[in-house]
Amino acid sequence: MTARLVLNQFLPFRLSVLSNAISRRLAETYSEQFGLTVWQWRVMAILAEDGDLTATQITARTHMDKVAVSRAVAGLIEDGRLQKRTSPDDGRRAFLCLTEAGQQDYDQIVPLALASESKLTSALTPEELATFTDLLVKVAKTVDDGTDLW
Amino acid sequence: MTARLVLNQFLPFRLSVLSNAISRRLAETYSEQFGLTVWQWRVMAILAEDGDLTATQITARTHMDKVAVSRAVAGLIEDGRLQKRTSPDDGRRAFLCLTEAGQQDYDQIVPLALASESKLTSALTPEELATFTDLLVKVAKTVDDGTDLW
DNA sequence: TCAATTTAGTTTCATTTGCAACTTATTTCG
DNA sequence: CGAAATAAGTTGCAAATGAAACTAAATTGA
Repeated sequence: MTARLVLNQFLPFRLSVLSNAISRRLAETYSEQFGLTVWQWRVMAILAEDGDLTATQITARTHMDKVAVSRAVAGLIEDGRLQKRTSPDDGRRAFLCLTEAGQQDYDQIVPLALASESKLTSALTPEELATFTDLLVKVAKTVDDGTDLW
Repeated sequence: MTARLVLNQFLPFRLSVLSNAISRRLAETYSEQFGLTVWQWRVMAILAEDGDLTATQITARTHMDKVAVSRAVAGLIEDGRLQKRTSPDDGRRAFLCLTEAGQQDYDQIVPLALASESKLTSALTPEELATFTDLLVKVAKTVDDGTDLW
């Protein structure tokens, strides 16, 4: 007997459609109101959490490609939202942090981002949301772990 | 008091990272073993479910951009996996369906895709998986509904 | 010590993507 | 009927992307 696959019930498909719909919507906010790309926003968000990171550290924390980080950082510096300080003991590295202006933009974006997230999960009870997050983490762990096995 | 945002706990970020990791992995399978893109695979999957669809119908069912559908279809026809038949009563439309060869490839891919999905959710019990799917659908509904509100 | 290797980050280039304009066919309605 | 509007699908073009090559700096080890 043949295995059946219904695209619309296939988890990778579902996740992709959902995630893209959400990302597109958020991207509009970042872009229209602040002229930021999603990658620039991620870099800012990480630096707001832990200031003074190198590009490599940002790459690791955001799961972004190093080229994408490089370009996002270049754009943000250009716009005066980021500051770069070459490491005194290693000339290859540079520490990055938000400028005053960058921090101000970030402070404005956070409530919008959180509001979006709330709308997103507005159909879930707090318990459901907690469960959902939990399960999402479990699946993510499986993906991370199995790098070699697939 | 300032609202806090932890990128790594921000749902849109989490979903995006997870979905991209999964898609990248699946794309490797489709590409290496069958020379298919993810979009070509989706078109095939939908046609395997409901044969004889027009490009517009495929667009609706897969949530793909119509240009992406057009290009995926062109590639699949080129490779002999799809057949196109212009509608007798509307010369703009064309009905698409899998060829014999396309169906054979599809039959080979399905078990691989389902196996991937199983690995993905192997950390979840059947009940957890059901719950997860449920909640995912709820969130997806919210996104679909709220098109205008955001 | 200094040549070979490794690392951080950038640039280049080929491919992918998505929007807008276009072509062709159909429908609407004066 | 026939001109204007609409719909299906394709193509062209500019921007986004990612892999690989590259630059510059640091480290390793003979």
